[in-house]
Amino acid sequence: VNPAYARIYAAVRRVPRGRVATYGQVARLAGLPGRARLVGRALGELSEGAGVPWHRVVNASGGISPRGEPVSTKVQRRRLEREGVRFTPAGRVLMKSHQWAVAAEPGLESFRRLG
DNA sequence: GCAATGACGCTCT
DNA sequence: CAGAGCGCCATTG
Repeated sequence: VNPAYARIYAAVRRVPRGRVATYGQVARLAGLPGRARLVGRALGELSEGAGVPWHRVVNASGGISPRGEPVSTKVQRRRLEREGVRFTPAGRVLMKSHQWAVAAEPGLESFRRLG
């Protein structure tokens, strides 16, 4: 359908279990900077059996973006908690400790210092 | 073609 | 921390 979707799904699949990424973060990783909305749309077109961990994507403030079926936001939260993700009393993910820090390949620099 | 509508984000009040 | 404003863009009517 939309070739960009494939890139988006690929990016989401990279998010490790127990960590979360923001829509904007995913967009950038997919090579589509500034198109966070497109990420949301892409996830919406997704089907359960696609093997894409859509629940690991939250908005920039760590909240679970509301959508048509209110129940889906509950499902998302439950799945995240099952992976060990903690929430603030306000119902937002503790981004400081769970946001996925893209493992920007350490690079030889940092290894050189260790040895 | 134009206007409205979003699983969004960043800046500035 | 909550809003408002504005940017972004594929879809839909």
